[in-house]
Amino acid sequence: MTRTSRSSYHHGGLRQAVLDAALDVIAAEGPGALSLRDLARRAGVSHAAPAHHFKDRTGLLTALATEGYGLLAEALAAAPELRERGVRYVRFAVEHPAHFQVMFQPELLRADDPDLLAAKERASAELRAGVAGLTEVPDARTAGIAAWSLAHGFATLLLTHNVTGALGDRDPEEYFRSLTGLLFTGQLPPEQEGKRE
Amino acid sequence: MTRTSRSSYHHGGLRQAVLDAALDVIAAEGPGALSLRDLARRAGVSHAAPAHHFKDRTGLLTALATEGYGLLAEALAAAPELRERGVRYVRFAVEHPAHFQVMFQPELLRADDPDLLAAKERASAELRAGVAGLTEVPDARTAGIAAWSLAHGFATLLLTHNVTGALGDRDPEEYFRSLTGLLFTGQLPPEQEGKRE
DNA sequence: ACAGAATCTAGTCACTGACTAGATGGTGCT
DNA sequence: AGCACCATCTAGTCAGTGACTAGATTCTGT
Repeated sequence: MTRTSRSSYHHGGLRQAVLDAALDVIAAEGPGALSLRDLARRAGVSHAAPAHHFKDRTGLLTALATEGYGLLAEALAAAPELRERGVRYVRFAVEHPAHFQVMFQPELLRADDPDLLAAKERASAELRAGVAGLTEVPDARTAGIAAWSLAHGFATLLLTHNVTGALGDRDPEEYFRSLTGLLFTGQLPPEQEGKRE
Repeated sequence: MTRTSRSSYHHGGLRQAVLDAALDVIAAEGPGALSLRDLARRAGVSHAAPAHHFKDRTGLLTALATEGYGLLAEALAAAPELRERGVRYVRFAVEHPAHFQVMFQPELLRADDPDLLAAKERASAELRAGVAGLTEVPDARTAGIAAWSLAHGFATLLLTHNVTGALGDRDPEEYFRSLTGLLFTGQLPPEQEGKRE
């Protein structure tokens, strides 16, 4: 614990402590079970302390989503090509289920928050970059939506326990790789490299 | 209003009235904004009346999800082949966003509710039936997960306003049809109408 | 007609989010 | 060194909520 056992009036890292505790609660019981008072209790501060960092419940969730988009952008940035980007997307959802959940429930968030928008845009740029080099497909934009839909759908079904049966004991990422093999398959002559936009 | 203006002690159709009101609230503000007391107010009954139909909040949401799976099974049953089943899936999400949302948030539901499980199984069977006739693909099970992921992902991104830009003013269903063209591509004989079993 | 079941009312409890005023202590300015 | 500022935190309050209880009213089958 990095708890600074100082005078104990100022907590020191309350903001991050509350965010981290929130992740645990959400991963275990969903965003609906979030209670600012409970989080305050866990951090050992009074019930109104978190309000200074996140104005209200929505503010807390918006901060979480912002953090999530940042992590996603970071995860995607390192990937070399489209399929690997998809795999990273799925991995992100598996490793950060609470972030993922909150990011895609807009009614929980302050949609016009500037930090949120900026982080979202960074992640979005990474997604677009993934299909930029795609030449085997007529319309890159549509192909991007298809790839995103496939990855997002699989990730969502995974987190909601809707594919555990089909998965067996296989690794989700590996399974997803086999799914990507069914997208854009054998459609155009594979050597068509010429771009025409 | 089908309100039977009888003695006004018994509401008559309280169960369905509460379910319908809940759909409005969820579609507008998400499941988190649901309040049994508010629903009771809307129906003009005391704050504890809904508890007799749905034991608690979770019970209400479970009933909604059950209704949703029933509607989905119904919608899918009529579709002739896989691509059309996907389109119906997306259409279901667009036409019943509240149901769709609740169905895929397991932490809101009583997962072991027998009615829910039965309805889910009926919808699941329809999904499986969609890929049963797929012979152009090596592993029908995996192909089914791919198709489901694509449809589910697109539907989710649609409802969370993440593809409105790419969509422009095109009809979502029509756009989704073009996405399906990228899965298992170029291998479906367009006139394959032959049914088996 | 009547008994029992289903449906609804009314009251209560602990808990929550949002809000307020004020205490505390660190920071930078002079 | 002194001092004013300000972010952080405490403490108290309010209306609204879910869950629970006991009891009233109406419907149903016999």
